[in-house]
Amino acid sequence: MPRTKSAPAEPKPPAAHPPAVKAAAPSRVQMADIARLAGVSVSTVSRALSGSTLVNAETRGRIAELARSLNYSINIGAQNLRLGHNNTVAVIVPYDPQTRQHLSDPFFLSLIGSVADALTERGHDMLLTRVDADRLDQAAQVYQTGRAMGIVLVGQWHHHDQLNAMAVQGVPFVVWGAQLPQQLYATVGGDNLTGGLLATRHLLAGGAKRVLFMGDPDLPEIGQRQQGWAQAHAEAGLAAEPRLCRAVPFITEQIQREVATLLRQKLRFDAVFAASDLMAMTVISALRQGGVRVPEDVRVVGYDDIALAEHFHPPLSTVRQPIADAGQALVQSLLSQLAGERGRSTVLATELVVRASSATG
Amino acid sequence: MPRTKSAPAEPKPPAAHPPAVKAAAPSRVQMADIARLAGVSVSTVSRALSGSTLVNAETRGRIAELARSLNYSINIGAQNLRLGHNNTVAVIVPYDPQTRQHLSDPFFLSLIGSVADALTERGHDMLLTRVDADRLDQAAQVYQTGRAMGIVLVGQWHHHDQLNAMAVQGVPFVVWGAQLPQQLYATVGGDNLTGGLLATRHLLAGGAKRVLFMGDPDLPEIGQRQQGWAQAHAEAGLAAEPRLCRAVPFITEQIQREVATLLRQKLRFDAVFAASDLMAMTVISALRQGGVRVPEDVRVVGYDDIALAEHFHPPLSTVRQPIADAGQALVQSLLSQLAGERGRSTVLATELVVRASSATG
DNA sequence: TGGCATGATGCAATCGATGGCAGCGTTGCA
DNA sequence: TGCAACGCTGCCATCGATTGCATCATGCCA
Repeated sequence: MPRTKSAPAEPKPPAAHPPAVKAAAPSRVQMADIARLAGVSVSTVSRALSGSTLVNAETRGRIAELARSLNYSINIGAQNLRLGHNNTVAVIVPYDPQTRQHLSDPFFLSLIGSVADALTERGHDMLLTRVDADRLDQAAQVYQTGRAMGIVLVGQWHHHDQLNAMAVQGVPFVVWGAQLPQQLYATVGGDNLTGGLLATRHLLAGGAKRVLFMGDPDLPEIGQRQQGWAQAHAEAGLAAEPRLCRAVPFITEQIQREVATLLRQKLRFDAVFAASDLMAMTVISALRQGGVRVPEDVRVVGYDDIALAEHFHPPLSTVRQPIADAGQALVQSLLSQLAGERGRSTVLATELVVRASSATG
Repeated sequence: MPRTKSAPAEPKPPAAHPPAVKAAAPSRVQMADIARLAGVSVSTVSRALSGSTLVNAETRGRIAELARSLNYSINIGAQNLRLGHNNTVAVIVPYDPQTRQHLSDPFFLSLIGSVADALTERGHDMLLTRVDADRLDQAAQVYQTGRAMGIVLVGQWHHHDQLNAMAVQGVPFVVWGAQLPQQLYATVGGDNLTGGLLATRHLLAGGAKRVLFMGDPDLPEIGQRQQGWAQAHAEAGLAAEPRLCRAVPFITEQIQREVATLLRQKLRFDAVFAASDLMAMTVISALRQGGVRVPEDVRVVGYDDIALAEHFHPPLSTVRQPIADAGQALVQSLLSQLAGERGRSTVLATELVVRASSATG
């Protein structure tokens, strides 16, 4: 059999430089196959599948039909390479190498879900990655390797300066969190100051005299909530006693230990403002173990309004963060950066939700 | 200036067919740039960066240094294309178009986290995608477009036959869920029958006479838990009254309504086995609203042992699913399929965790 | 009947990286 | 002096798609 290009049945002559590893068994169908079967060139197939009017309508239909029947779909990798595009967004969550624990707070998991929805809506893919909180520079890698067109950072990141460095490098990214001075990157976050203010005002208005703040103020978001706590005291003409501000990280055991310590030390308090619902729930559970009733003895307000807050016992008062909006805002901010605009930071309104855990008398 | 190849400073002549869209401003550094700066060919750079001993050690070092200083990283897309590889795994979660709600159960979110950990450990990337539960065939797309090397399906999927069809097409994937007869694909899941058995035995052993089962047995996993429930009754010489089996979907409002209905109808029961912790918590909350005490009047056992179960009030008895193992097993199963082995299904052991919500007297 | 616009298609360069083979200079041995 | 061996590099084809331009057949008009 003479070696003619037009003989469709003829197996390809061995490539000059065959790859060392063989491809998966029934090697994937590709444009060339369709072209051969349709008796046209690859160019025509490409144009036909992209709906170009340069291709005769009849031919276009035939090719489309053939592609469908072969269950063909174009190789996105090759397409991206050629087009220089990429519609994948990386969502990166921190992993704390100290505690070896990754993100588990339902709030952040919901936030990720919300980002996923916003991305899907716009036809983007989402690459979910975990990196050591200390090796934040690794995050930029997913951009530099061309794996993603941009990055959404979710979670608690201490490293303000590393983020600034990334921004200087020109990596397109948005961070969920608090807005800070001297910040070269865009953030989207709740209005933490107002949130803290609302929660504390509510507790003070209900007659609380000694409101405990629990949370790690080193984290920018938590710090702002604590400022709200302090400011509410100032408004009421009270001094926010520093001992009432308890810096506890989001680790179950430490929270339990902290509550136990508080009870043992007999530091008096009649209300708690916890920096997250998860923390509030753990605190309530620990208080209950210590024989303290909520809300009769101590009133509690959490933060986030996760789904379970409503079904907790007692149903948890909390500051709601607008999760659905959060995903939209993050994605919006990132996309506008990619469109060449200067990334804008957004502060989302927060709202106090009063339930039984902070009921008075 | 004559156009010589060796003049490194000379700007590239305009490409014959310049792309319509300009690349982002400071066009990314690539191998060719490094090659130019190092005064070697692209091949050498490629080999040097991959650590090939074919390249002189000194040259290799120089190139590596240059690459580092330029903050260069290989374009993964191009590399994948050339190598025919791909180390991305897609994790797909169902999106229920009826209720327009996506996955929000903390158990599944943790499961995704667990899969993420297992993948990261092995150096794989994770693409998180949401697809309509009805358009499951879309899932295969991420494989056919070459976006991912394989798929992990997480969540409740009714469509056994669609999954079989995907398996026939040769798409490599694993499903979290129950093992079914006539199944052509691999599954990884908890031992739901035993789980249901343990929970119900525990309740019966504690003196319960009428154990309600709550959950939608149409879902294979839940169906097996319900069988465990029935079997435990049989063991104890009791009949599992059909009216005590309540088919409720995982939707907060419906669960609340169901409990309200039960209380109104005065259908007597002294224990509840709920098909998930989330459902158990909602049920407890609804019972409490109806004036029923847990565990004094009704004892409750959930399923999953999510993080909050321990801190709920009362602390929730539950059947623990081994989440960390789950991620490992799913990834392991997928990778062995990709290595050419027949995908093996795994059933993970479940364990009863007794807490206060099912305490007797 | 010649000339030209028009529509449909193919050719070949290109995206960024990889790797087989050939080529180069040097050295060692006969 | 001749030639093979060796170490290092560069050339070029290749992965699967896209697209500007050339080409070719047709039809229409003068």
